[in-house]
Amino acid sequence: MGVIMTVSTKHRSASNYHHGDLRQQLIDVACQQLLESSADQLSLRALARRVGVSQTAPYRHFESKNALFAAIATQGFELMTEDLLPVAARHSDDIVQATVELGLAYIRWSLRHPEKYQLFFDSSLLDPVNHAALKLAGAECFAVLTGTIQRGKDQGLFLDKPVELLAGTIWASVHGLASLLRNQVRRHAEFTDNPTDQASRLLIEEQRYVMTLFVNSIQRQGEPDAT
Amino acid sequence: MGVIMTVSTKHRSASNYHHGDLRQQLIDVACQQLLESSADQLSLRALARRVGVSQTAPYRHFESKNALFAAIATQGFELMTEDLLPVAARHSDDIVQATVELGLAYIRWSLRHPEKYQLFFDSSLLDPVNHAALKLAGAECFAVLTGTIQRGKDQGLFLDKPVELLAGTIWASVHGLASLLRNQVRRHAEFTDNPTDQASRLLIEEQRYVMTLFVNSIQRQGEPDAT
DNA sequence: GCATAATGTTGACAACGTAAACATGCAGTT
DNA sequence: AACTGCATGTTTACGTTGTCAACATTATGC
Repeated sequence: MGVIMTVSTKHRSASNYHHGDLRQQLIDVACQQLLESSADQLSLRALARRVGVSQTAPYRHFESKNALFAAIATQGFELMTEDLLPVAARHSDDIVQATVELGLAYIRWSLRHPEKYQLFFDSSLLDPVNHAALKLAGAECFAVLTGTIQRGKDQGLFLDKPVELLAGTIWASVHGLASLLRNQVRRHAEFTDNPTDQASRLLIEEQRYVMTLFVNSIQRQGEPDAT
Repeated sequence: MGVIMTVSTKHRSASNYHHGDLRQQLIDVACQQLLESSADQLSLRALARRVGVSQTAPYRHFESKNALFAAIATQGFELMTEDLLPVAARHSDDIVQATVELGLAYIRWSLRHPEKYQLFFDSSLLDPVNHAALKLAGAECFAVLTGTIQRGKDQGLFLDKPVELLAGTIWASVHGLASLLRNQVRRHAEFTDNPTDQASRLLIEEQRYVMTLFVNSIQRQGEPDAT
């Protein structure tokens, strides 16, 4: 008899064969996992296990592990862009401050979502992918900064150089800062008397000040002899 | 009969059972491999094969794959320090320029040894290791910059802030720049009309100018009202 | 309603990291 | 010169992984 209890034994919905939202749930669980352990010990199989699907199910949504990482990074850029846009808007009357706030928001975001942030620049994790959507999402995020700085240039606030150069300079600085802080925060925030730890602690405490230094460096200063 | 050439340095002796210099050769071949493909596809077994030893031989020299990466990074920091020290010395009469040149040397080094550089900050590759030697080597490299900036502070050239903060600010900026450039250069140096690529191209072309902006940001400017 | 695409499963394979047990050669003592 | 201990290299083995191929189940558009 017995039965073929095909359909209903344990499952939350009538049928649990089709999961319904596997793709996004894989992304979420992957991020969760990335928070707990480093990226090279994340396995698709473990993810599948944790979600409760067969070990090859993820391949219906991501053609490879790299593609998963690329998807996370892409989504991450989009989230960050969403986070930055209101910041830029809120300070549209003071571009210098807007730039500072953008940088601070960027750093805050990177510390709040380190698992996604690391994927942005960790080419060892998504090297051969070169996915177009990822590049686009990154470019759109960068565009928030570029747009702000362009407005500042229009107002004569910033140096008379290509906007991509100015934005790139700020971007590099902020990215470097976020990168250093992330590494530090990750190590259980144990600050030793090691000078690098010292530096990290100060950079965290004084991030607003440091950010103003960054923005200062691309401001016109002294006599504005435009050309 | 010749024969016992025991002592001299390292003999690649008649027998090839004992390799003689496996540890360093593993490091070298690993770096070579890292240049050719991304880090997560490097396998200890492939390394062993390439060197011509059994697949578990590396474990006599590195307790894990992570330990190999840590060793490479440690050695990398030492090499970089060797590279930076003469630069700082050469410009000891002009600390501002010394700082600029240090930054440029740093960037040049990172672009010349991207496979080592990526290990410095790519915590996904050497996360659980936390090797003391690595931290020390990193701190010593950082000390080159700190020392230079301290001298500049003594001469009243830089802001009146903790030297770790000033050095950290520069370090973050330069690191961020190097990181962005490395990612760009790695992708076959294809510069598209994508604004991020634009920015990268400009940053490469104008790295000296950008570096002076960085250093500018921690210089005392305007009226020097020391305290 | 049915064909078909989308999604999930099972089974398989080669490669990997790494542990254990064993082999070999070098160094220092006697 | 033989003995012994240690560093180094090898063999074998186990469990896990990424990914492919073949198959099962459901959803969807006509």
